[in-house]
Order: sequence, then structure tokens, then C-alpha cells
Amino acid sequence: MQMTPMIESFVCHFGEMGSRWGFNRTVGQIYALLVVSEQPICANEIAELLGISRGNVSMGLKELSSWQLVQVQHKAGDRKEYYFCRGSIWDMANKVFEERRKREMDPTLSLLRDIMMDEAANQDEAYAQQRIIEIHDLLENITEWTQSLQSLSPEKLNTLMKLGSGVGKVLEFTDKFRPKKDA
Amino acid sequence: MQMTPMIESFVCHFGEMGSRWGFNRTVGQIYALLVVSEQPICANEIAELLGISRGNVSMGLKELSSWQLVQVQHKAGDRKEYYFCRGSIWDMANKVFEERRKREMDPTLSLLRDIMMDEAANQDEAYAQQRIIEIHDLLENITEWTQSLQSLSPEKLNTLMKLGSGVGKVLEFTDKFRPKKDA
DNA sequence: CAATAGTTTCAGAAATTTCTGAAAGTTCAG
DNA sequence: CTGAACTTTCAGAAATTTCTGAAACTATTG
Repeated sequence: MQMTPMIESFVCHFGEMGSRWGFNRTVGQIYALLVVSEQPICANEIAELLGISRGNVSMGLKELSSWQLVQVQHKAGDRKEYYFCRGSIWDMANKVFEERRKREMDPTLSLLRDIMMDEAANQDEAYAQQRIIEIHDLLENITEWTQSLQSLSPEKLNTLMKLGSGVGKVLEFTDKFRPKKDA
Repeated sequence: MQMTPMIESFVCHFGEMGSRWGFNRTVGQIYALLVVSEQPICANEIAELLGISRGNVSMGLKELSSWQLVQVQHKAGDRKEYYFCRGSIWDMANKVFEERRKREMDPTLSLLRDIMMDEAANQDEAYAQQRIIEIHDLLENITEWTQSLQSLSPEKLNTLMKLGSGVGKVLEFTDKFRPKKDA
């Protein structure tokens, strides 16, 4: 594996995007590198290619492992661990969504639920609580929905996405034929 | 508006979540405060309630304005500007999605498109380019889809979300009746 | 068991982000 | 125009995050 301008700009950009996507620059770069490399790469080579410390690579790989985004491979007669990322692009996207849900949605939902349980002590709190309930319900809906979408096969998801806003029409169409079937 | 334990814990949590959601702690807290307050609040009061500097409030409000998440109101015989956030929870969620798309997807798509145009210089680059194309296509699909979903009415979106993974069944059902209509 | 080849950890350094508060800017009444 | 009431800006301080590299650890070989 060699750094060419093309690969470098991809890796570099994924690093910058990393922070927006919920992981840090190094993690983003390591991941990008593994995605575009056909061959597994060892930690030392990663450090060298990216120009970062060996320790940092170790931490980055640890994080990617916890996201289940990389895998380790051994080569015969070589003690090094070679990393690569297997799985389709869909798998990766799923992992990222899932992880973000865990970090961004779950703790919030949990707190909102707690607040919903409380008794409102005055007028202000009653109003606040009502807004909080609205937010909770929306987030819960979105969470459940995205979760159920993730259980769909990639093919079906693709069909759905291709429909685009046409899905609105499908809903109307469906309603006509079985208007009272869903709870 | 008074800080009660309930409101405080909500505000505080939104501050912590802020960073995960793409804005900083202060911005999150200011927003949370405005969401649960029935009455518009002036900048000084926000600073006081949250225990942060006046300047910081100003910057936070500026950012929220750029996201079009807050509005200003004036009171008769009072020069202060009073802030509140109008719009339903749906509107807010839409704004947040949109903003995140702008920050997280658009720059990436743009870079990936550039790379796709390049001529692969060797075997490694050819492989890399292929992977990059896969990623681009997926991101583009997702982006277009979420955009089209946002153009749907909240009611239709709700119906869709209620369907959950049942949407898979609807697709099958639809296919039977008009199998070759879509491109 | 010791030597070797590798990986992980973590204290502190470096870089980045956020926050403060004083100064500058704006608006408006008189 | 002047001054009061308010808002914004921004340089540097504070807080937070990320990175390094040496030391500790683990596993394998002879």
C-alpha cells in the first residue's frame, strides 16, 4: 500500500469528517485507509503511512474494534497483526448508525423518560414537561423506526430509497386497499 | 422563568448532548432553555439562568439563529430582545437534520465526486476508487432519500414510521399490483 | 527460562475548542 | 448630537481533547 494523492485526499478528508461523525481524526483516517486498501495492513505500517505515533494507532484500532468495524488477520510466519475492514458498505453504514444511536439517542431518551415520570411542581414545569414529552415521543418514534429499517434487507431498503418521496403515493395506494388493518 | 431541578436536569443534559449533536454545550443549553420556556427570554436572563457570560450567550444565540432555530421578539417600552423558539418539534428536528446533512454529507459527497473523476494511476488506486464509488453511491442515496422524506407531511411521515418494518410488506404488496412501473 | 517481537497503556505535552469580559458597535430617546 | 441601554466582537484564558513515546505487558520461540 502506498499513499498516492488520491488516497491521501480521501484519507485526509475522512479524518476531518471524523469529528462530525462521532470519532476523532485519527480514527477516521485509519478507517479510511483500511477501507481503500485491498490488502490488510499492520499497525506499524498504518502509523508510518499516516505519520502518527504507534500508540495512537493502537488506540484508534481499539476504538474501531469496539465499533466492530475492523478485523484482524495473521500471516503465516509473521507475528504481526494485520488489520482490514470486511463487510459491505451497508454493514459499515449500519454500524455507524447503530453506534450513533447508542450515543446520541439512548441516553437522551432515558433522561426524558425520567423527567416524564416526575410530578410537575408548578405552571412552568407543567409547560416544560409537556414539551419534553413531545420531544421524547418524537425521538422514540425515530429511534424505533430507524431500528426497524435496519432489520430490512439491503435490497428492500434500496427499493424504498429509490421510491423517494414516492413512498407517499404508495401509502395512499395501500390505504385504499386495506384501510383499517394496522393498529 | 425559574430553574427548577426538572428544568435544570433537562437543560444540563442537552448541553452534554450538544457536542454529540453537532453544536457545543452552551448552544445546547440555551436551546433547551428556550424550548421549555413558555415565555420568551432575554439574553441577560439566559446568561444568569445558565451561569455563563453575556458574550457567550450572544455567540450561542447567533449560532442558533443561523440554524433558524430561534426567533426574536420585542416588548413594548423595552429595548431588550427576547428570544424564543417557535415551530413544532417536527420543525426543529427537520432543521437539525438539514444542518447535519449540510455539515456531514455535502462536503463528503463533493470530495468523493472529485475523486471519482480522477483516473486511477495504478492497481491500488483502481481498487480504492471502486470502494470510494460504492461509498459515494450509498451516501448519495441516503442523502436524497432523507431529503425526499423531509418533504413529506408530518402526518405521512408518522404513518410511515408507525408501519415500522411493516413497510417491507407494503412494498411486496405494491409490487404485485404494479410490478414494472418504477425505473 | 530468557530473548525477542510484537501490542497496549497512560502521564504529560500539544493542539483544539470553548468561554470570559472588556472594548467597540448599534440604536434610539430626548 | 449626546448619552443610556443594549448587543456583538474578539484577544487571550481556561477547559477539553487528542497525541506522543517510553514503559509495561503479552505471546512465542529456542
